[in-house]
Amino acid sequence: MKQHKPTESELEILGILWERGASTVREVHEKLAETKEAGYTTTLKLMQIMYEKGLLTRDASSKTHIYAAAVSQSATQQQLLNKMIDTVFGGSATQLVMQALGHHKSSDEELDQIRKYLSEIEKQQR
Amino acid sequence: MKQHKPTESELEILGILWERGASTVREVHEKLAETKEAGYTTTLKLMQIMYEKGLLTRDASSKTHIYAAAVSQSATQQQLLNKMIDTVFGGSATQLVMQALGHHKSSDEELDQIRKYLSEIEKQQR
DNA sequence: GAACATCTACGAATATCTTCGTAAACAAAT
DNA sequence: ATTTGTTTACGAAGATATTCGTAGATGTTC
Repeated sequence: MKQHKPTESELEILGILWERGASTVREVHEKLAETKEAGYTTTLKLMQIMYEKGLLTRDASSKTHIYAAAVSQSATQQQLLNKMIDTVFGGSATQLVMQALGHHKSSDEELDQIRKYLSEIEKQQR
Repeated sequence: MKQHKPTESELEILGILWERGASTVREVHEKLAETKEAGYTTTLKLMQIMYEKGLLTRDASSKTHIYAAAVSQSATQQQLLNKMIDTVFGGSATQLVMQALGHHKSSDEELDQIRKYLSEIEKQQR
């Protein structure tokens, strides 16, 4: 059972729901409007479609429905990463990692966190 | 001067051109056909559109035109990474890096390579 | 309960992406 | 020079994604 691939707009909405947790259309729309120009019914329609696709769940017990992401953030991340590594990074996860590290300010703490993670991976692979 | 965002199909073609270097439509199509079902004119049309968008250059001096990527692989990688970090990883490049490392087999050499890279970053930030 | 605001449902218009058929240009082979 | 094969150009159909207007339901306020 493979997850329907979210479109660009759908990803934005998923991102908001992952961050905020279950939310109304209004709340999602408000958040969305901070960075994007769009009518309320546009957001509504999108979320309804996502519900039909199985990307969202919803609680319709009260008049104002409450939506939540039906797909996990990490599974979605993995799906997109795989695709990206494959098409844009010539299959090399290492390349992706270095590119990502190179152009984003990372604190020393974060770098340490990554080092620790590297060690664990090495341990497990033995 | 921001680069037009490549679509899914366009990325596949760019990927091939980055790997092979300048190529004819026929060559790209052949490569594409290994993984995908598509008619020749479909590939042709796509590449023509990409040329118009400025994603490809072409040498039309001989009858069989020769296309090349007009956008660099690393710039495109960065563009897509940024977007992805923003929408899917809640803004954290570190999260992306760890997710990428966790689910892809990496050789010890690659892990070392990443460690070396981490040190360099730390040096530079001082 | 009338006026007003907010919500969902629906359908359709618009935009964008993808696919491919057909025709014309050109080159090579017979 | 006719046939055969390969190429580009063009247009249009088909598929998918995005946007929004309108109507009806529900709730809120006066």
